[in-house]
Amino acid sequence: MARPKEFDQDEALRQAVRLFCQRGYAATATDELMRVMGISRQSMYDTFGGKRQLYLEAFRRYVKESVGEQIELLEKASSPLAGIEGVLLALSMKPDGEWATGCMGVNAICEFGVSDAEVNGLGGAEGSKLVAAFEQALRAAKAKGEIGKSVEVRAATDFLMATLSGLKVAAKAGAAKKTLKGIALFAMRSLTSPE
Amino acid sequence: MARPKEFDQDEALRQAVRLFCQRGYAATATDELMRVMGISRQSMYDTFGGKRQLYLEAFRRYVKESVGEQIELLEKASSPLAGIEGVLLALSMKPDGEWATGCMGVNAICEFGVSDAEVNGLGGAEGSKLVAAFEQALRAAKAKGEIGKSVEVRAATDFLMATLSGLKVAAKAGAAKKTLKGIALFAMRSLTSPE
DNA sequence: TCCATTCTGGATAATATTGTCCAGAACTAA
DNA sequence: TTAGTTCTGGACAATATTATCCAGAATGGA
Repeated sequence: MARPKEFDQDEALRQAVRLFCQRGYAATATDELMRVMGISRQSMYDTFGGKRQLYLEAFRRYVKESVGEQIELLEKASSPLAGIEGVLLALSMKPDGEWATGCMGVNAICEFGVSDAEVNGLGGAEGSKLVAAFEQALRAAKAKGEIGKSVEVRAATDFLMATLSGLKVAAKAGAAKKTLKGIALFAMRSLTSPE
Repeated sequence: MARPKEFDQDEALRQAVRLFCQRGYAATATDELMRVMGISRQSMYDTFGGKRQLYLEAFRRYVKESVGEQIELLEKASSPLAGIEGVLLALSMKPDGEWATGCMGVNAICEFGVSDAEVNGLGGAEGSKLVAAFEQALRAAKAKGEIGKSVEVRAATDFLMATLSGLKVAAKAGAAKKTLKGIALFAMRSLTSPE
């Protein structure tokens, strides 16, 4: 056998994610990536293949982890509605500025729109899992009577996804956790409205 | 006197805005800017001073025009609540794909966060005008009984701003106008909820 | 007409960015 | 010990990007 990889690839990727969240793809230089990842140029190219491949890998990891966490919040909650509220409130639970680093998913949409098939594929695949989980939670909440019969599951899901994006943009714009909490709770009124 | 500027500076700036909306700042090359603006390199540097200055000028123009349009929608509406609804629905009125080019404001937040003082200043100044207009509309709607007394104006405003961001991200992600309309109407439920 | 200025188009410089390559040290298992 | 691999660090090449400069044509007023 041979010398094993010395650096923590997982941790390196995490740092790359952090930087991409802050700056997006185009504005992030390879040099800075190497610096925050704590590895040499050689290792970077050997391990990941290049800036774009590193980005795709980081993005894959980010969306998977992010969606996973949110689905877990939905499933572990005491009720479907509480789960939905938990997901929206999650952003406001972290200390101020935690989410000011930005969301790689929102960044990807803003930078690439629908034009980059590869990026779109990665985001879309995981994104639709979250959509499905929201839909399920909404149906369950409806069946339980937590939300009114008048709530259209499809529209409500689109709304919740948009609210998440809005929260993330607000956070990156510097909103305090108190503000984020207010937005999240206000959004919940749409669901619980009896009309 | 001398030869006057031949190209339509206003139209050139509009094209620059369009490209910056699509790609953001970092990913937009000067060459491409010149191409879509239909002017030569010389004219570009003479007139605007460089890529960053052009960006700032385009951004200034974008936010001013954008905020102006939205405030007009608020003021010209038949009622305060109708005005708010009109602003949210405006995104879904344009033909499919119109807003898929993206929003320069959301882009700026995602790319720069709060770290670029100059960009932040431009966006913040106009942004707070929109916030003020929303607050005024909400207070008026409350006074008129269009929305419940329980609606906190501050939280509602934050929510509306976040909803706008969410709509724009959804649009850039490829959402159909029907979907955008659904999100906007769903968001309105938060305001009209009697609770 | 002539001057001041703008235009196009291209050359060129200056810098940044991405990616490749190499040398020598370091490490692990056979 | 040795073979195979990874590491650091820097040099280097290949592009891309931003910005400056120049020549010559075009324009409109003095």
